[in-house]
Amino acid sequence: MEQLLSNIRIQINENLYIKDPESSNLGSQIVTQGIELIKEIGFEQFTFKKLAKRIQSTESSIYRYFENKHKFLLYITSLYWSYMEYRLVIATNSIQDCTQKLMKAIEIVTGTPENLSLSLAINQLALREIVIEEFTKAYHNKAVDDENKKGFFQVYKRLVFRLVEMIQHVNKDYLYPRSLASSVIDGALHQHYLAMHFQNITDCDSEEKTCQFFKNIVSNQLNLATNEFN
Amino acid sequence: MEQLLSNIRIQINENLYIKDPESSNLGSQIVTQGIELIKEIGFEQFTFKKLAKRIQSTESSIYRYFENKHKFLLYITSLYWSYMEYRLVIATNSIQDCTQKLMKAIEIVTGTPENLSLSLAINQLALREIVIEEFTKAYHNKAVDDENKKGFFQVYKRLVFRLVEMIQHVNKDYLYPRSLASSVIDGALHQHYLAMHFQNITDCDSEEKTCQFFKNIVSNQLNLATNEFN
DNA sequence: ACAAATTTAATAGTATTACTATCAAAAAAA
DNA sequence: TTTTTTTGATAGTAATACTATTAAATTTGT
Repeated sequence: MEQLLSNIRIQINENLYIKDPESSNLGSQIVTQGIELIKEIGFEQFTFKKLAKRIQSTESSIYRYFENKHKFLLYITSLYWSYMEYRLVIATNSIQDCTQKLMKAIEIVTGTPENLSLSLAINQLALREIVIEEFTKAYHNKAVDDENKKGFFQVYKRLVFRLVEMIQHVNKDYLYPRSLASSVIDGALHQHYLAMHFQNITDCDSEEKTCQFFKNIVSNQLNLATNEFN
Repeated sequence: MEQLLSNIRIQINENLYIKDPESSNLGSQIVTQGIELIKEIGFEQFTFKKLAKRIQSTESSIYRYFENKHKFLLYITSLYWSYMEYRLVIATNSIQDCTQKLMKAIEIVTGTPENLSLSLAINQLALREIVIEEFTKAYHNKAVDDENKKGFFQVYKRLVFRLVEMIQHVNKDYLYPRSLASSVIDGALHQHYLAMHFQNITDCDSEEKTCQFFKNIVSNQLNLATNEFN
C-alpha cells in the first residue's frame, strides 16, 4: 500500500489554488508547514504572515499560491478526504461480502490514518486533527452554495457517496442511506472532538469504541429496516 | 405553555456578557437585532459596527454589553439551548412511559421550535437558523477547554445530559448512551444543514424525516443492545 | 423637582488582518 | 547565456477589533 500511494498524485480542484503548490519547493513548504502551523495555533489565529515567517518567505509569495486562508483550508482538507477515499478504496476493494465491506469502510472512516509515505511529506496526524477541529468551519459559511457549485466539496461528497452505495448494497430498502452515511462521517469527527474536549458527553474514549459505536448503529439500522415507532 | 414561558427568565452564564442585555432597552435591541443581522449576513461578516448602525447606536455602546462577537454568539446560542431545554422539560415531564418520553424528547430536539412569546422579543426561527449554521464555530476554537471550564457550554451539556438520562432509563445496559445523545443533538443540526446546502448527501428533506431518522436509530439501538459485529 | 449617578453617543485612535501593487534579485528553462 | 519565471523586499490600503475620553442624555434617589 505504501508503494502504491507514493506514486499517486492526488488531484485537487484547480480553483482552490492559484498556482499548484506541488509544482515547487516553496509550494510544498507552504502546505506542509501550513498544516503544522494550523495544528499548533488553530485556524483562527493562523495568518499567511505567520506562515511566511515560519518558512522564511514572504506574505506576498504565499498569496501567489493561495487566494486566502479559507481556500487554503479547503485545499488541505480536500487533501485529507482524498487520502481517506484512497485508503477506503484500497482497504475495501478486495472484500466480496458486502456487509464485511461496509464494516471495513466504517473502520477506515472512523479510524486514525497510518502515516503513509506520499508525494508530499505531510503530517497525516496533524492534518487529521485539523479536519476534526476545523473542517466544519470550511463548509459553514455564507458562500457554501456557491463554493459547492464550484466543486470545492466534491472529494468529501464522493466519499459519502461511496459509503451510501455500500449501505444500499447491504440493504436496498433502507430509507435513509444518505443520512446514515453522512452521519457516520460527520459523527465520527464530532465524537473525536468530544473525546478531546467534552469527555462527559461521549463514550468514545478510544478509537475502538468510536468505531464500535458507529458499526453498531449501522448494522442495527440495516438489519431492522422498520421499527415500532412510526 | 406560552403563559408559562412569558414569565420565565432564562439565566445565562454571567461571564458571557459585561452588562446584562436584559437590563435595558439598548441591551435587548442588541440581542434581538444582533440575531436578525447574523441571520442575514452570517457570523463571519457580522461586526459590532454594523449592528450599531442598524440599531442607530454606536460600537462603543455595544462593547459595554459584550466583550466581543464570539461571546455574543455564545450568549445567543446559550439562549437557544435554554429555550430548547425548557421546551423539552415541559413537553416530556408529564409522560410516564420512558420510551414514549424519549421519543417525545427526540421530536423536540430535532424539530423546529414554535415561536413562543418570551420576555425578549426574539425571532426564534432566526435564532435556530443561526444555531444550525454557526453553533459549531462557537465550540470549535483553541480556547474551548478554558471556556468549557468557565461554564460557557453548561446549558448545551445539560440538554445532552437530560437525553442521556432518558436513554439510560429506557435501556440501562446500552453501552453508548452519551455518544448516542450527543449524536442526536449534533446530528440533527448537521442533517438540517445538509438539507439546506447539500441535499444529495441527506434523506432528511422534511422535519418529519429528520425526526424519524433519529427516532429510528435510537429505538433500534436501545432494543438491540448487542450486535453481531463485535 | 432637582441633584447625583448612571448610561449612552460622539469622536478619535491603535494594532492587526487581509489583502494588492511594484520592482528588483534570484533561480530555472530555453 | 539570454529569456522567462519565480521569489523577496518593501510599501500601501481598507477593514476589523478593539480602547479611551468626554460630553450629552437619561434615570434614579430624595
